[in-house]
Amino acid sequence: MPVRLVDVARRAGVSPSTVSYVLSGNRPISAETRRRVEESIAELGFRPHAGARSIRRQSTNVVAMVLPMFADGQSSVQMQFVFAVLHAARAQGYNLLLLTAEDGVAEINNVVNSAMVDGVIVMEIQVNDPRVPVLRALDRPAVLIGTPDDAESLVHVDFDFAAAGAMCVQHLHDLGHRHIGMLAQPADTFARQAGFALRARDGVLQELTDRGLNPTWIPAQPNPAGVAEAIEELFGQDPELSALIVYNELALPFVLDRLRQLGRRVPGDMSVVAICPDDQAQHLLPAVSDVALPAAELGRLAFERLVGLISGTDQPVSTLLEPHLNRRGSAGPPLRR
Amino acid sequence: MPVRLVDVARRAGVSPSTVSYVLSGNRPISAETRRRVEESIAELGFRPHAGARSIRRQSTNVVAMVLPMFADGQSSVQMQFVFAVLHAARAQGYNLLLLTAEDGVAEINNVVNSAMVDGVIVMEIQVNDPRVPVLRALDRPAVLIGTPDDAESLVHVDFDFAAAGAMCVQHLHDLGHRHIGMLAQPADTFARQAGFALRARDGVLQELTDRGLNPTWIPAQPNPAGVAEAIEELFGQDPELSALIVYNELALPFVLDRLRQLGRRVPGDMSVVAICPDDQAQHLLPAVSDVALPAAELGRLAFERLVGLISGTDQPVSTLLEPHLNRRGSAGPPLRR
DNA sequence: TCGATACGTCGAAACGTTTCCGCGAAAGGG
DNA sequence: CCCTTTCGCGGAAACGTTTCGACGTATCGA
Repeated sequence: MPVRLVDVARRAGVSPSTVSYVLSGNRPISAETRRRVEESIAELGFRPHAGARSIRRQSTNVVAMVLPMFADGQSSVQMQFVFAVLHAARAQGYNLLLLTAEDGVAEINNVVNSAMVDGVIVMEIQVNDPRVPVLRALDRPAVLIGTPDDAESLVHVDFDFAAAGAMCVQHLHDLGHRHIGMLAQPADTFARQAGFALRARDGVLQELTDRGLNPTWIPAQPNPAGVAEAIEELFGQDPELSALIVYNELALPFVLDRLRQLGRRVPGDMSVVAICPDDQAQHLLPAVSDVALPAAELGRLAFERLVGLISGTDQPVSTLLEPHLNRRGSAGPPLRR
Repeated sequence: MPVRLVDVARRAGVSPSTVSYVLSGNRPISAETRRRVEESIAELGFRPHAGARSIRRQSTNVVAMVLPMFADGQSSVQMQFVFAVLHAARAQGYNLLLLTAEDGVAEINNVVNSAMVDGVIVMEIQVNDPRVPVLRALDRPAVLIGTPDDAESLVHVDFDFAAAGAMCVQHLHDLGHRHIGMLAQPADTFARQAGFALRARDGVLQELTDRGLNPTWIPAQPNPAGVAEAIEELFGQDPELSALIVYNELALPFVLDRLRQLGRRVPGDMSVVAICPDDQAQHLLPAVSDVALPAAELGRLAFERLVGLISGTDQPVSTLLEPHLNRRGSAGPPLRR
């Protein structure tokens, strides 16, 4: 029932190899023959059997993407990575296979050793990530979104979270703030040592310290109660707090909400700067100044690197996207007292 | 370099066919031989070439999932479907291939005609969905999440959105509310005729009408400005509004926020009932009564149906999950005036 | 006019599995 | 003790492609 290459060949009155060469373009074919073959393909609706094809070519035109541990679709940043990679892949005729980190490293080995995929993209790299040695030993290319401990061992792309954190501090400090706190990712994100959470926090704290300010920070659950608690704790640490750096995109709306409830106007009584995808900051009230997290760009870039590796061209081992500040209405000079 | 079945056979001192039979279990194998073969497989780290395998078996153990048009990762409900299917698939040794609806129906045909996947799951079915006829013509099984126009033509699973809407109305009406409005999905969701949005709205409006109440509703963008505008519009339509049905999970926090800004206490001045995933309602302040949207359950069920079809067992054509109300603090009797 | 080149096509082998068929040895029945 | 059945395994063909080598014919230079 499925139409095979030989069926196309028979109908076009040529040999199977000729059809194959028309398909691959690996050999010159006369215009007339090509026309007949292509017509035959169209009329029969022929699609080459991907499995049969993959056994002779060494590729499948499929790449795997490994999702973060505990991915549940709640974190829209994670999803933006997936969609960016997905769209980049589809645009180049690649298909995307989804793997869950829960499957563990075994499954990564599985799909590449069974020749299902041409390469792998792994996101949300942790410090001491057990997947990194596995990826290095793979005989197919891999690209990381995030920075591994040994930064030279695997091709990776990342956002400069430390610089982003520092940039937030700098912006607020320049505005005149001397009491700056950070509301960071949930505690379990730190518990699993996610690189982005650690680096952003350390970037903020380092810059605060460098400028002689108190390093004040707290993780927060992304729900109203968690945010309320975190903000209270921050004020406990520094009652004079006049500015907040929020790197917790899901919590951001609740932060604004909570500040309003506490009677603190933004930016009059409290300045807020976020590290988050731009579209999640700009539609809030007030629109929030942010250091934009270029998730889509990173995903796209990661795939680009991967196809580069697959096609055998050298790729830069490390690519760090520089932060960029979007000034909006949520940050201003502190009130005089 | 990649280790093949013959390598395993040679090392175990058996023929290739024996190795294959050990792998598939399609033939009795003596304990001793099985042991030797399995040992050989383990030591060589052999993984059968998926492509080569797929050409003889008629299956790949991969299923495709077609994402909604305009999926951007913002809608966590969409993502819950994907993750539910993904986890169900992985749990059964299946892999999941992601397709974007933007690719159009051609790509669906592509992956199944090239024998890349054993079946397809399609979510977010629209009225007059162009993918439905394509899926019907496929020579591989398909399962819909959502209800097609011709409800008997394809196996599908869905949530009874109409009943969910009606249940919200009933709950609020029973509490004594006579002025009930609905804040629904964004306008563009209605514009693309997404079945879930239409059915939920119509369920609400029908039930309101049946009970002699005014059918008041408005679509809303899921951001503070959009929600503020929508709520204003609802009050414009019915100044005596005392209860709100929210089917717009992303907007829900902003709704509570906005009501607070307007000085309306929940549930004192305004009762709120949501249709949304339970975990998105229960952590808000106040916790919101909801008709839980069983996204994970639907995804799991859809995959279960698909493997059923793949293995050739008959499946119920239509499965409609019944709504269930979770009473929380956000809905109470209206204030006496 | 003749030999060498280039072009277009074909035949056949290969890719790594699965599975049909068959064969020898062991087990069971009379 | 012989004949039949069962059991365990091997040989080889098949699956649908790709690609290597080769072959005829037209083209070109001399």
